[in-house]
Amino acid sequence: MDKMQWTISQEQYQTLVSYMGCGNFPNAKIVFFGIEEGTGGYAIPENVIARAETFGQFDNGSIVSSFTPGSREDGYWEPNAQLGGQKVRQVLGLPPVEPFTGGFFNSTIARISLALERPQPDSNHWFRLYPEDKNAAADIKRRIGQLYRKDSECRIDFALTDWRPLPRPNMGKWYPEYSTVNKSLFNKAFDNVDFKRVHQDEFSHYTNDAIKRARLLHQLITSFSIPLIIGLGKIPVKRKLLEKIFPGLQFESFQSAVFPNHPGLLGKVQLNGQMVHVLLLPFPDPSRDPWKSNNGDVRPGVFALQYYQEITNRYIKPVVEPYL
DNA sequence: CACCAAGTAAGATGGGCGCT
DNA sequence: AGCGCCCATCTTACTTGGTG
Repeated sequence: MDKMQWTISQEQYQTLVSYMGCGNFPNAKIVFFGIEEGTGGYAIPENVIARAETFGQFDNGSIVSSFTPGSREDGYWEPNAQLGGQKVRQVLGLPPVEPFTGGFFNSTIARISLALERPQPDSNHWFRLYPEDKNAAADIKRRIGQLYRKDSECRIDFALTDWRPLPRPNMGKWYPEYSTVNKSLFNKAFDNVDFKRVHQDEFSHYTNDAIKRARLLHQLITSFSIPLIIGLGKIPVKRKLLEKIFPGLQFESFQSAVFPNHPGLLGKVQLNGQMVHVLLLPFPDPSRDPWKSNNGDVRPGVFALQYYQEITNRYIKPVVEPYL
């Protein structure tokens, strides 16, 4: 890579607009719906280049993990998140490595995965902070490396899709690698999901990009009969977006004994004769609201985990139990 | 022990507008 | 023109658990 400042090209940006995420979507029973991807500890250029050039499953050099085989432009995905990570390293010429990504997002999803497959008599077993149980912590970290992929140890496949198409190390920052993208117009296009105003410049028509991603998300859910979608974070935006994508989708608040006033929402919609459930949950970062308030005398991290444990048992397990 | 992060609300800034 | 107000947008502080 050149010493000069690398910036994303229009072509790479457009390809990323069609990138749907990772996991064995055709067999996935839960699609986790994030805000935007991180960069897995690497920099932006190798993440963009890998997504645009090597992500996906190929047969005779032709991409097959795609809505229109042979082409990325109308929706494609990487079937194996761990292979995806290795492809990012490959751009830098680095050898494969044991996978691990930290953070609250993946660890929470790994806990859900283990709680579904390996319920313990000690019912909060998988929902304790790492120092509480070193063995459980090791299992959770190992499970993180098995998420969003085919041929994993998981008995229920999860897949991951994100609303915004540009991977960033930190969601609060804009980066020089994206200086060709108009930050303000991009943000507006992906935040105001009624799509009533047009945001565009010479680099891209950001509103059309967001509309395209909405259409691809609809195609993703309907093509593979996914029974459960779980959004983490940005509840109001995702609610509006999903209501727009799926006419007939009705959201309502639901009960939580752990957190009676929680902002989470549960929605249901009938698609192709199958009931699709949607859970929108507060992002599991204990240093943020709502966990740092409302928690009485329980530590925020413990509080968030207790909530996710309850949601797993009461609302996730009943939907995916037939597939266990 | 220093650093970092898949949010968010409150405070700061600044343009548009009507009034004097 | 100059002032003050409102609203949209941008910037800052905040806090906890995990990592090297």
